[in-house]
Amino acid sequence: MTTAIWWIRRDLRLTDNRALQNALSEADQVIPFFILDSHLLNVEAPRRQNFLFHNLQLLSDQLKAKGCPLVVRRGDPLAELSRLVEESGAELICAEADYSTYAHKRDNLVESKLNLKLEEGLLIHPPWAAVKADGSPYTMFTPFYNTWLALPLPGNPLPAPTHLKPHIDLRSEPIPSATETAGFPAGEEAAQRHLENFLLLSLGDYHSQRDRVELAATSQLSPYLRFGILSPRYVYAHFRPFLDNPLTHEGASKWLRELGWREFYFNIMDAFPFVLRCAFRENMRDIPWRDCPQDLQAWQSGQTGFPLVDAGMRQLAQTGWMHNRARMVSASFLTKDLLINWQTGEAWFMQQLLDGDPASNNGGWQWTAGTGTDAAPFFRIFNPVTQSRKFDPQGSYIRTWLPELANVPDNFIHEPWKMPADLQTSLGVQIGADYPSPIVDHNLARRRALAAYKK
DNA sequence: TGAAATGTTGGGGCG
DNA sequence: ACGCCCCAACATTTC
Repeated sequence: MTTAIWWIRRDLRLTDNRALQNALSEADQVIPFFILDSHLLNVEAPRRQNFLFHNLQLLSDQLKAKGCPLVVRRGDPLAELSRLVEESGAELICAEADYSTYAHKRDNLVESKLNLKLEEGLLIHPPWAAVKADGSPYTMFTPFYNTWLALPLPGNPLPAPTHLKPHIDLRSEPIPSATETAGFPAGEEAAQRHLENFLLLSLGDYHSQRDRVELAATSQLSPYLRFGILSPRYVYAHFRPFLDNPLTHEGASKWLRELGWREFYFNIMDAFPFVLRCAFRENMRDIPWRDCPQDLQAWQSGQTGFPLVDAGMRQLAQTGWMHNRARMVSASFLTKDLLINWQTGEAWFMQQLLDGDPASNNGGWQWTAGTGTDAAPFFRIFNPVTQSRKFDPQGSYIRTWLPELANVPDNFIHEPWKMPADLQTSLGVQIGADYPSPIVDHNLARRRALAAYKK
């Protein structure tokens, strides 16, 4: 009788789980194991912990129904794994590879003491699969993407195992209680339905609608990918027919690029882990950022006076998710208009985002700030009003998240400070009281940013 | 996966 | 009829 531990980290699923599959094929019995890692419990945002616990609870229910209960322990990974190995006599630990600095350190340490076998699954193709001819990593997206696209397909996703053998009775900690997350129902099944809905309803128009902040035209899969409720290979397999269908090809190929960006940033983080600490570009490490707590506070709380920025920031604070276009606009606003260090924004997003992932979040911020790989040039400064007109033409996104502007007519919704005083009075909205006046003059702020970056 | 500044063109008003 | 000005509308360059 041989025993393997399936060490669950960010692969909270039974479908297409190679770590689980490997454990099942290598051993007679498998112990599903989750460690409430003290380090991660300290650094992970409460919102993500809640989502994690909720999904973990559902996974635990699934496992219990299969007669193979989840074992949960709290503490240091190496210590808890060693203890469980001793208690169960397990010969092997199977887990899914992860690529952050912390994950590498943790797994290397465990590997040096115990028999740990890592399987790929967090990405369609692991880091270093798409590299230049000389074996070095790409730092530009487009050539990376072309190589990545040409890699042999990863094969069909694995089905969820139908049968799991019960294991010996082991002590288990309760999973911390969790609440529902609006818009993102927990559990593998809900995630799979979420994917199907996107593919059937929105993918065909994705290319033309994805920037419209008021629509649900994006996949909103990020929280599920973040915790491995869905594997990207599973997503790809279900997505593939839509790529081949001429009716949905245009939207599908645009969307695949986004999946490509996710993989690109994992590659970048793995090859250049210092990006998590400083700018990728050496000549962009000494920008004279402003230290202005009031402006930062206004940005964080959605009180900058620029409706699209504020709507995005309030959507983030209230729901843990923000439309990608709004992320770009609000990030551009922080780094360019307020000239506040992108790392401050990166940290705030990590604190708020349900899908917060160091690789993608860092990549996105460095892209916006112009400090990263294949970044937007520093002089590309979004005009928050122009962006608003373009991507929320009726102002309905703004009105959803800024109820104080709900009655502002269309022609003023993007720049409410231009409303004449008598109109403000008749609407019962005073700009400067009920909703802030703009905290910067965009035109001046733009010049200031250009000057600062030029140095 | 910008936007502003600057340059060019062409039609219409008008002396 | 002609030149001049104005100014959209579009194109290019610059940040």
